[in-house]
Amino acid sequence: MKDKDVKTRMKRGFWKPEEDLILKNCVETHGEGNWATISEKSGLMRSGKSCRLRWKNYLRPNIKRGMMSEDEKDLIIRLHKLLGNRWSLIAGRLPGRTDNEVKNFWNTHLNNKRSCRGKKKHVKSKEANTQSTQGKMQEYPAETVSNQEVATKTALDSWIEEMQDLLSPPTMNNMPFLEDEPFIPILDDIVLLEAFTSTGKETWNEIQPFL
DNA sequence: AACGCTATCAACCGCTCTCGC
DNA sequence: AGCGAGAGCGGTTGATAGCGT
Repeated sequence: MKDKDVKTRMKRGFWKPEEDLILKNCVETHGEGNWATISEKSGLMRSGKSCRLRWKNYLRPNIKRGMMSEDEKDLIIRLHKLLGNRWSLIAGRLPGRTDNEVKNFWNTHLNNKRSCRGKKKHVKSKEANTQSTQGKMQEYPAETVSNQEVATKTALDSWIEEMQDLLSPPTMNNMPFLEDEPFIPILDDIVLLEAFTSTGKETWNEIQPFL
């Protein structure tokens, strides 16, 4: 059968609870990753891609749903500053959050380009609202931030600054590939950093000797 | 109440990457 | 080394809930 035929026969659109249940059972039986097999054996008439997406974003254990906390928002903003649109990497630093969720959150809450989408004309009272939401990306209005949050942000700010310094040491200036992929060499360092901070080493001076 | 518009988010599409042959 | 298949990723679309007029 031609690929096109297979494609057109595949079911699309929103998943029903019973489909979720079937998919969950199939993943338990065949293992996560064998999406072609799961697609075929489940009888759901869903593509492997569709099964994978549904599992990864909604059915996987330990998925966290609902509103992003202030800390999560803050982390997304800062990691985006560091990593760009590397949604899977950013999501990897947010336990229970998926790349799709992070991406959607960024596009709807934090990305000011998003507001230009569509055929907009009428910009009325909602504009102020929209702009205040977009403003989160740029700054933190003092009146909405507690002392504890300020302390956290300050610590994160210095962490980010330290990481950014790492991106441009003089010895790296002659490495052209870093202009396109400036973060790759330090991704493992980020992982290490998280490991250290989880064991109580929280300041840059404590961590730096190990890097 | 009805309509129009916006915001949100689940899902799809197409491209790239990885791996086995 | 080259090719094909499958998996993964980021960008985009489309449905719809909710709000304002």
